[in-house]
Amino acid sequence: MTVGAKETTIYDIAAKLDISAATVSRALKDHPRVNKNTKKLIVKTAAEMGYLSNSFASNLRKKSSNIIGLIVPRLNSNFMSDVIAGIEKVLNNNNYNVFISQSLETMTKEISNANDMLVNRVDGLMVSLAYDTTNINHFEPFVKRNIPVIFFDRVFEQDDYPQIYIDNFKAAYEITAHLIKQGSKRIVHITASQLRNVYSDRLAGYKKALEDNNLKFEEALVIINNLSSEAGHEAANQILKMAPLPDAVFSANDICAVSCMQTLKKNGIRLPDDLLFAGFNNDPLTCVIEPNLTTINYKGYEMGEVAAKQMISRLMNKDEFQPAHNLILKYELIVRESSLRNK
Amino acid sequence: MTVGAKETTIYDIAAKLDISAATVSRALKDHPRVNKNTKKLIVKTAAEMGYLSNSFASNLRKKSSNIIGLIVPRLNSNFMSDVIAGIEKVLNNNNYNVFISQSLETMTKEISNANDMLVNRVDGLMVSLAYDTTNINHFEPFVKRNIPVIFFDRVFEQDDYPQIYIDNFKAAYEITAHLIKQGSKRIVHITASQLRNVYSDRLAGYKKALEDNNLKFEEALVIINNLSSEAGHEAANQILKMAPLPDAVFSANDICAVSCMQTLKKNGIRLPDDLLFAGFNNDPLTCVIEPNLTTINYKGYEMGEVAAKQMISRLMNKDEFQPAHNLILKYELIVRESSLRNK
DNA sequence: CTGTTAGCGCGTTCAT
DNA sequence: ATGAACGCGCTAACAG
Repeated sequence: MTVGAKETTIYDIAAKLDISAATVSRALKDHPRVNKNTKKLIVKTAAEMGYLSNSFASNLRKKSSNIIGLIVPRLNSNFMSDVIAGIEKVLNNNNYNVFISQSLETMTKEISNANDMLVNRVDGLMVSLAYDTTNINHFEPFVKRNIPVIFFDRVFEQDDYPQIYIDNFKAAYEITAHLIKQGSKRIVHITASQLRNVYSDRLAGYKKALEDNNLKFEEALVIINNLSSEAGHEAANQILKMAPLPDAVFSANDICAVSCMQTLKKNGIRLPDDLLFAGFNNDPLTCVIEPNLTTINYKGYEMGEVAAKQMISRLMNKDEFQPAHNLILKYELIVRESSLRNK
Repeated sequence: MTVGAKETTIYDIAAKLDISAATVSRALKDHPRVNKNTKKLIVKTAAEMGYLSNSFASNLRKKSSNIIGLIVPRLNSNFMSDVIAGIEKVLNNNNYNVFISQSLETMTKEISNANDMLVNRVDGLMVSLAYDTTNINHFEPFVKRNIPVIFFDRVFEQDDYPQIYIDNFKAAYEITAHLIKQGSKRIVHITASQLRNVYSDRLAGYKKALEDNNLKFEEALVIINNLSSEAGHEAANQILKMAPLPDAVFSANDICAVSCMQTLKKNGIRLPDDLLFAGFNNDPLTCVIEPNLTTINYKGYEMGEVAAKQMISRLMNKDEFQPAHNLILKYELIVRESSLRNK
């Protein structure tokens, strides 16, 4: 085939073999009621002629695309990349392709992405929400069209959609209880937008652990930012101004925890002697920072697989009623030197 | 609109307003030759009726998708995520959507991804190659169909395709020369598949710097692995067995450098006193490891923008002849404590 | 400025 | 097991 040449179609194949396009179409999609030999011949000829199925025509006719949309806040985290790898594997195995986009943590872009997905007629949509998403009206058009929408990790508290996540409340409770057991009494908590379950649940778990251990919750010990590296440095400066100094920090992600630790160290704070530290996510950074950071590990790859399988299951049984149900995955607390009080 | 209900089409709108579908189509795509008022009415009615353009039909008719395919080795690096953000911005601004997939560093998946892109009829393809890709035959079908293919960062030495990258030879030369200037005479170089320009060019730059400084190149000082974190630990063990010990290490990426440093430190090697260190990419890790890692910084976001603009330019002038030309972007050497000999 | 007509390539009836 | 005919929804070509 040369530049500008016409694509070969099933009609070209049909003409060459002096049969009908319908038979070619059936043979190429492995329809049962077609002669073994003619099928073989058709497939062979198609390959020879460099035939390439036109997905537009096929999709138009079938009214489905075999494409699943994926909207995530950002692509550049170890966690998210694992999730995507897991999603891709499962969907590819089921003959679906993935359309990925990032909201860059803004609702505006998330809405725009969702509309793109709609126009591109995805068969299903998987979403992890941006920081500032206040409502999910932009996903209603999917529901109305019976296109499954599944939330993972950053979900929305609403029964209409299936959701996959971990028990952030319990994980935060455990991590806080651990810090308390190590002797901490004034624990700073750094977190992000309380619109997101992952952060509000962690804050709630932190509060409950304090309460269960007869420690008073202090608003002044909660720092809310965007959990970026820069925010971690600023948080350190805020902490340095606290009088008296707190005796522990629990950050809702590792990146922020690490940069916070760095700035504190630069200012002469000894870790973990002066201050215990804990993060969340088990980012590779946690094993590089000194002291190594205590954190919560949960497997993104598995979350991706589970979410994708859920999607496949819904697509396979579209006619049946699909009650939205939530899947809660496992996590583990990994204790490292940053949260161990030296004797 | 309710579940299962038929989508409204331009014919529905036309019927309701008692005009032709052609006019509706023109109005919705903002065609110039259509009455201001009817246009306004059509747009309003379309919105009211919940009209959604059917991209399959449109694409089928136009023989173009406004989708650009993107194949990268992995999504989970800071660098690649920046590249993607840059690409997305430029392409979205030009009304293109992005179809992302990762090859996971294998040629097999890269080929499979390319075929998916072909079937999904992308208008253009942007690629950064996997480790073990030995040829680029899988991109020829694109060229034959006059679909632009652009390589970035991990490019292929072939004139047919435009390529965007940095001068890896020069960067490696500078970093090696810097280590030599600090007094190093036996420098280990850790790198990956020599099939990829980014690694073969860096090795070549390293060799040239040795030569220009009258240092003998030793095959035994070159470690080839996959530059993963695990590979870094193993490389450290290899280095520990070298007698005498080398006096510097230049790793072709930061991740591998950092884990290598960690294992060396655990084994009692003092950095930078016993061994100088340098990496490549300016990953956030470089500022966390102690001592902070000397590295090469080059901006992924900019590379993404440049590559995407190149793509847009080619798509805009498809009829004209487009000579493949290469764009070489800037980089900078960032010297940190890991490569500074203490006096 | 607007309408008529045709066809993009495929999958799916309903025949035989 | 195969074929004829239609239509998915849209846009481009041609008229007027």
